[in-house]
Order: sequence, then C-alpha cells, then structure tokens
Amino acid sequence: MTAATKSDGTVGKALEMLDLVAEFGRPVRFTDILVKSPHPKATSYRLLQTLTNQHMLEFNDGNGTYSLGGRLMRLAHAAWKTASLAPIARPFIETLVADVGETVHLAQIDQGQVLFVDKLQATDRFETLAQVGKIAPAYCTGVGKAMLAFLAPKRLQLAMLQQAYFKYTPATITDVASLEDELEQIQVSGIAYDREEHEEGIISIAAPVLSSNGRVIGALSIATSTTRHTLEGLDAFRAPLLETAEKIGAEATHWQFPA
Amino acid sequence: MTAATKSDGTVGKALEMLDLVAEFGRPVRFTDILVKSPHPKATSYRLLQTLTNQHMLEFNDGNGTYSLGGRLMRLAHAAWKTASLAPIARPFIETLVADVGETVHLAQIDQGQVLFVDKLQATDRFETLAQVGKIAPAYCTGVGKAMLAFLAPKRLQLAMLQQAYFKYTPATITDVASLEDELEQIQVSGIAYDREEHEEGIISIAAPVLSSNGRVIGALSIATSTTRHTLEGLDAFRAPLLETAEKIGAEATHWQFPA
DNA sequence: AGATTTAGTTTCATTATTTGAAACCTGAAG
DNA sequence: CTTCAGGTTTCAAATAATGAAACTAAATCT
Repeated sequence: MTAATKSDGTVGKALEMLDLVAEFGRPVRFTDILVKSPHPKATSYRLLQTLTNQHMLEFNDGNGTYSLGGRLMRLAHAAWKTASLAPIARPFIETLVADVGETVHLAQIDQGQVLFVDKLQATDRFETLAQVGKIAPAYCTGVGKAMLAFLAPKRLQLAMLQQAYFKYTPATITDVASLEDELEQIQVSGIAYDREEHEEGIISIAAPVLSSNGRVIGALSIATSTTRHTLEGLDAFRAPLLETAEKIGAEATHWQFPA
Repeated sequence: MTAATKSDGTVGKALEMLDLVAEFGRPVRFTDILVKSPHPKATSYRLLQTLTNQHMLEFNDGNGTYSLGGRLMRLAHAAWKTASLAPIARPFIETLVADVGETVHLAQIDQGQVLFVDKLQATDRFETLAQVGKIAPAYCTGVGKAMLAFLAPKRLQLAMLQQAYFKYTPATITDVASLEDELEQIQVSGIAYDREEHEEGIISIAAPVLSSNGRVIGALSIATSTTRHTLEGLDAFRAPLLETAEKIGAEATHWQFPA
C-alpha cells in the first residue's frame, strides 16, 4: 500500500476511470476500458455512465466510444485563470518574448512533476499543440530542475522519491547523487540547463520564480533546438530570464499567489 | 424529473462542488463555499477533502483557501488532444492565419454553449488569456450561430430552450423568432456574423465545420474589432474561411471525428 | 484575563448509495 | 438456428456517505 493512490471512495474511483480514458489517448470502447479497470464489469459500466451524465466524458453514439468531455476543458480554463501563475505572468513573458525572440515556457510543480501552464512562441513559427496542461518529469527538464533546486527539503524528498527515473536520452541524469549535485549548483547560480536530457536536440535555460518568502512558485524557461543555439549560446538569455523571473515573483507576491 | 440536473450520486455532488469553486473565480475559504453549497457543513467539508486528496482541488495552507487543482489541467490537456477538433484543425488554421493575417477561433458546441477549443493569433501582441476551454453563449456569437444553424432539429430545440437570453449589448438578439430567422439565412449562406452582439466593438465572421455526413462538428471564425474592420470588410474573409472550414471537415471525417 | 464568537474539524449511529455476480439483451458471426 | 461478444440491467448484500452535534483552535469582545 503506497502513499501514492489513496482510494477515496466513489469519487476516487470515478476519477481513476477518467485517468484511464485519458491514458488511452483516443476514444475508447467500453471493453477497452474494462481490461484496464480494476473494477468488475457492472461497476466500471456504471462509473462511465455517471461520468458521461456529468459531461466529464462524452459518449459517441456513432461508434460507441467514450472520450474526455467538455466540462473538463471548462473547469481547466477556470483553473488556469485562477489557480495558475499564468495570468499574472503573462505580461512579463510577453515582454521577454519580444525581447529575446525565443519561445518561453512557464511551468509549475504539481505532484512532483512539471506542469506547463503557459507557452508563448516567438513570432510564431511552426508547431505546436497547446502546451497548457502538458506534464513532464521534473528531473530532466530545465524548469523542473530549477524548481527542484529551490524546493523545501521535505517537498523535495517527496518529489524525488516518488519519481521513477527513466532514461529519455543518453544525457538524461538518472542517478540521484548526480542529480543532487546538480541541484546544488543550480541553487547557487539560480539557473538550470536542460542539456538534451528530455528530448534529443532540445536544450533550454531556466530560472525559478520565487515569491518574496523564498518559496518556488514556478519556473521560466527559454527552449530552443541545438540547430539554432549552442548550450553556451543560451547564456545570452540568462540576464533577461532572471530579471523576468524576479519581476513575476514580485508580482505574484503582491497578488498573494499560493507558495 | 427535469432533464436539467440529474444529481448522479456522490460523484455528481463532488463535481457540483468543483463548479462552485470554479464560479468564484478566486481561491475560496471553506465558509465561502458553505453558503453556496446545498449540502450541510460536514458533507461539504468532506467533499472538499476528497477533491483535494484527488488533486482536483488544491488547498493553500498559507491562507486556508481552495482553488482548482493541477489534475484538471492535465486531464483537460488530454481532452484537448483527443476529443477536440483542435489538433486536426491546427495545420489548416495556421495556413488561414498566415493567409488573412487575422485572429482565428475554433469552437465546438457543448451543452448548448460555445466552447472555444483553439485560438491562433495573427502574429501580434496584446491580449489574451488562453482561450481554450472558454465558453460563451451560442445565440450571440458568430461561431455559435454558425453551429446552431446546422444543428439537427432536436438538438437545436434543446440548445435553444435551455438557454436564458441575456442582452449583452444593444445588438444582442434576445428574441427567439428573430434568431430563428437569422439561423435560416445562415443555413442558406453558410456564413454567420456577429454584429457586436456579444461584446461591443467586436465583430466576427464565422463558418460551420461540417463532417461528410452533414453534421456540425464545430465552427471557425475570424474576429476583429470595429476599429480595424467594418462588417462589410469582413466579407473579404468569406472565401478563405469557407474553404478552410471545408478542408477541416473533410479531414475530420477522415479521422472519424465524432459528429 | 476570561468569556464569547467564528471557522474549521471530527464523531458515530443512521441512512442511502454503491457493489458485483449473475441474468439478460441484442446484433453479428458461424 | 446457435453461439458469441459487447453491452445493459437486476437486486440483495456490502459499503460508503450522511449530518446533527460535539469539539478544537484561534480570533474578538467585555
């Protein structure tokens, strides 16, 4: 019995089903879900019914599949507006993008993972799906490491322990000791790098956003490809990045954003 | 037994609480929720606890408030990727934006309302919060009317009836008969206009996205301000808009997107 | 300081909901 | 016409949710 999933009654089970549907990444038939569901047939069926009635799932009569419903997007929009750093940070990020001409990401830490809450693209070249709500592991992304480095010890422990370390690329750090070393360095410099650790060809420079009480409330990064910049080249963005992160931190404090 | 709100057990109650928190539009204290909650103190309290355990809500120790949680954004991202028209439509919309140099919205109809699922801005700046997940009434927006006009009669009835008609601006049509007239015209022309009916100073031209079987699966609009274009000026976008809507419809059919 | 109010939390017997094995549909394949 | 697979419903038993009331902690009043 891990601390991970506390079952939490009916609501817990229902949300578990939602996660299942989400995992499939495509509309799913009842049987598809059934094989993954820990519950017997009748129970799974009724949970799906309930969620569909509640518009958390949508049922497609045509092919008998379930997919995630519109109510989720409405709620998430509300979440984004009221509970994320994004609305507060937007104006500053816009300035930064205009300034450096690169794509900027804003992330927060959520359940030990990186949760992207905003993304502004330079002008706008090709790509990309709305990054908002996307998650990534903390230990191998610039924003993730920037936040880990400034996390309070207990929260850090928690985030580090509950993580499975997967080697996404040859450069991914999967060794806890090395990771801790790097976090220490980041704590000193206030800057984190992603050296193709999550995706080959993608590098980034990131800075934590700290509220006035010193707690990490997010992180900011400039991400680019190795074809556009070298790792050293990223240092040009160091100053504006830090400056913007600081401004956002000050503003967030002013708005009493939860630490 | 109204069709409106079927309570649907514990899960329904929990989601009702989520909606409550969302409505406040700010972090809320337990007592704030209590006055709006239909449930007694202990029940409301436990529902919030459950949702917090499940990361659907987040509790801020600092000031004792609840706000919508990260899990919602994760799920919504999955919903956006798998259950919305947006990923399919993206490339076409990008082309359209590049073509006309205006901001383009993509919307779907959800529970009789307009649900924005994507927004691409013309190159430029100012404004705006991630529109994804934002909702608006159908009867007074371009995209909304475009979809209503092509909705199957029964679904239209439903959407029209369950709507409260609020006069957002002097131009808002709140009279069902006039609205029906306009929908007929839209059916013929395949183009809908928003003549400052939802927001003063904002006009738009919209076209429905139809799947091959003739069902509306979404709508596309070009929105602008009265200071940039006149209503007649919008007609310049008519052809590219229709063309793009058609391409998206064809592609969606190909992907068996639910009608 | 002591009394009083307010906000949040817990208890526990009662009540209502959820559960799941099994039976039952229904349309498609053999 | 049988069999089968996917989906749906039933109903007594098991479980989880309920809520009045009691309790705690902190703030506010006297």
